[in-house]
Amino acid sequence: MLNKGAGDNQVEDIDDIDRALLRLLHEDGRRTFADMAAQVGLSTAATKRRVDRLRETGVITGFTVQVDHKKLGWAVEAFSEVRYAGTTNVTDIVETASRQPEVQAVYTVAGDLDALVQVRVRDLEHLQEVIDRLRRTGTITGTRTLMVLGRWTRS
Amino acid sequence: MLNKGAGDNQVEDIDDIDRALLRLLHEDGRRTFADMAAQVGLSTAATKRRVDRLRETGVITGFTVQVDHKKLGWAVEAFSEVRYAGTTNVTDIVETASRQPEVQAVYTVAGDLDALVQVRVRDLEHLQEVIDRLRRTGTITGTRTLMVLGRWTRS
DNA sequence: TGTGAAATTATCCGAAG
DNA sequence: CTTCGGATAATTTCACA
Repeated sequence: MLNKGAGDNQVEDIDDIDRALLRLLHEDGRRTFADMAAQVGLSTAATKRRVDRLRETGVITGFTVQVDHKKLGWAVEAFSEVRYAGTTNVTDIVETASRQPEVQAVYTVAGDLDALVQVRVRDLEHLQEVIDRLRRTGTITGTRTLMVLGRWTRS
Repeated sequence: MLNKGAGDNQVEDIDDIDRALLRLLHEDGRRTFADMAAQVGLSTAATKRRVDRLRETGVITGFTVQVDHKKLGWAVEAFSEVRYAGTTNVTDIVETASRQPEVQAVYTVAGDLDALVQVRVRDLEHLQEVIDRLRRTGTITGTRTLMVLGRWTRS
């Protein structure tokens, strides 16, 4: 469940064209192969083969849609810093937090705190409810919540 | 530059089919309209019209590729909590941090700290360099860095 | 890697509920 | 207003050079 461990070694033979394709797909994940081909100076078929290969080697893990959650009524975003009891292992941390539907991501971190939990909720009342739910999952010994006022994301 | 303010009001007329389409596109952003149509019980044309409308209303902001950065040699991910001098405004915070190429996202937050900066770097030496660079941007008064050991992301 | 052909899909139209 | 069916354009996909 946690994204770590085996199979994550670096892929060696990535060239500038591959990097250009990744950049183009980052800008628009539904770009056509013909469009990308024109920009990198390859044929459509060769471009498709490279993208297929990037998927096979695991460099590309998927494609997704970007959604403005505010427009769906989920206006509040927050990070909750969480400390767990010393006996709690990492798997349990991720499992208990990810079970909450409002939790978008769980980062286990090094240092005095154990995890950074990203949540998205409808309003402040909802945020309070989610934090209470997290704290009641048993092994949590303390939380500090950072409410997001604004965000900037690359590209 | 910072994603906040006007034009972010909730879109009212989103029904269950729209939500299903968003879920399908979240799973696979390159899914065909024919595929989605079959799953939600609409025609291809009707499905395309709904997705077009979700883009026009701003619910869908784009499509992108998901990349395993470890495979590209960017093995280390971290969050840096940043405090700024009292005179610094939000725009400056985001601008100085986002200028660093290693910075993936900047979240301005409420509370005793001002921003949470997400960075991705090649190794620990590189992490040190980025943090030093952030601290030297002038107005920063303090940082605390959380190195990511593992991550879980929804779906 | 490129070319070309075939299968699939996207896109637009008028018509209908 | 949304949907459907069909017709055309564009794209994907694959075998072979």
